[in-house]
Formats: sequence, structure tokens, C-alpha cells
Amino acid sequence: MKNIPKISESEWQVMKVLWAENPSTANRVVEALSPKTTWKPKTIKTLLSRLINKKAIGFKKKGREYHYYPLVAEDECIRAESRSFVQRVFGGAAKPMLAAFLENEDLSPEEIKELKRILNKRGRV
Amino acid sequence: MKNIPKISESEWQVMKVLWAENPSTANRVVEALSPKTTWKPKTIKTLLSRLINKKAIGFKKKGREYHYYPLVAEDECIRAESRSFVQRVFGGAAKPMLAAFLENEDLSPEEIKELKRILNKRGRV
DNA sequence: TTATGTAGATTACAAGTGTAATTTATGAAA
DNA sequence: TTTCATAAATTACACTTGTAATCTACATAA
Repeated sequence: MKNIPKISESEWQVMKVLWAENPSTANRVVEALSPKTTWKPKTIKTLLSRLINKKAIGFKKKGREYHYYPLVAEDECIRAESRSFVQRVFGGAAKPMLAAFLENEDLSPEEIKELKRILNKRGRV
Repeated sequence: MKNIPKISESEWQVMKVLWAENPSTANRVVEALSPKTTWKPKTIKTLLSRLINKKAIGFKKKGREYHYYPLVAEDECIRAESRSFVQRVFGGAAKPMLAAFLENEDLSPEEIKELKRILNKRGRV
């Protein structure tokens, strides 16, 4: 697997948009983020440039606009970020993390049932 | 609840030591980290100072050494970091995160049983 | 009492981040 | 064709982080 560039907090939000709508123009990204953030359009342009530098996204010229698209898959980024999180906070052990979440997090009965189903499937292997 | 200061990757390793051995001198922290990192002692002193500035730790003068101790509880920091992680990567929804981990992570049959037990306890509420 | 080792305080310095404003180039309008 | 709006490129700037080295003050050994 390719190595995933380190994506910052703010950049994650931009990547989320690009994963959801691929490709997007800068202005589409601005629109998509406007309910979620208070960033100026210029700020979002900056984030796009930085993601290009990191090779996290690419672009195709279309007229005078660019069409941006992800170069790294969302699930790969999620895996990388998760590993780093579990490493930092739980010293690498996934189970205590899961236990903490399963015990404390807000979960509906349906969600709990779904998670049980997943575990049962795993148990049967 | 008090607000938890933002603790960086490197600082987390120092906090882990202080949570495990409370209080500790700088040299004890250096010893404890020496198998895990290649940091120079000066680096660790820097991290301790920064943690003091952030009010994540405090100290008591004992002779010419300081005895450092955490000012924030480990589980509070874990909760804060977890929230930030789930927010960043999963847009705030814990369940998809849990599902991803339960499906993909390395877990022993015992661990799976334990996690099931936790879920069952929750289900019964 | 003076020298010295060492603890903590201060300083260093580049890379990354958050958050934009300014500059430049160019397609479209007049 | 000249002008204007706007997209992208470049520049800005303070704060954080990783990773230390140097400075300063004091306790202890000689």
C-alpha cells in the first residue's frame, strides 16, 4: 500500500467533502463547508493547495477552474488515523479502547444490536 | 468538568509515565521512556516544561529536584482525545467507528468474548 | 570556600497548522 | 480589444510541535 500523507484536522474536513463529491471545484467545497465552518473561501483554497502539495489530492484543469479529486482512499486514511489514535492514547491496544467506547458512548439499542451482530459474525470464524 | 489542555503526541508519552508513577522526577521519566523512545534527556525536560505551561501537570520542589504530577486525569484526557478523533474521522458518529474496528482489528477470541459481555450488559439496560 | 555537576530556565530553529490577504493570470463581458 | 472579475499562486504571520543546546543557580564534594 502507498503511504498516506499526514492530514491535519482542518484538511480532514476538506477531504471529507472531496470523498463525498468527487470531483469538486473549490467553490463546491466552499459551499459544502459553509454550514459546518466559519472559514473564509481563501482559507479553503489554502487547504486545497496544501493537500495538493501533500499529494493527498490531484486536479484537472477545466476551463479556468480546477476539478479536485482525492488521491488517497477514505478508508485508508481512516485506518491510518485510527492506528495513530490507538497508538497515542491506548499504547496500541485496540481492545481497551473498544471497551471504553462500548461502555460509555451514546448508542441506541439498534446500534448495540448491530454491533453485537458484527461481533457474533467474528466469533463464529 | 475542567477543560482539558491539548496534549501533543510526544507529550502523551510523558503523561502516560506520570499517570503510571505519580509523582515522578524528571529523571524517573527519562528512565521510564528510555526503552520506548530515543529522546535526549533535554528533550524530555522540554516536554515537561510545556506540560507545566499547559497546566497539564504541576510540581513540588523537593530539594533541588521537582516532583511532577498530573493535574488532569487520564480518563478525562482519553475521553477528550477520543471525542476529537471520532469527530475528525467519523464526523462525530461513534457507531461507524466501532463497527470499523470490530470488523477489522486484531482481536483474540477472549477479547471478542469480553466485548460481547460488555455489549450484553448494555443491552439489558 | 571554591569548584563542579546537575536541575531547571531560557533559547533555538525548522516544519506544520490555522487562518487568511495580496498578487498574478486569464476567460468573459462590454 | 480593453477591462474586469475571479481562480489559482504566492506571501503572511503567529502558534504549536519535535527535537534539542546553552545558560544560570545552587548543593555538594574537595
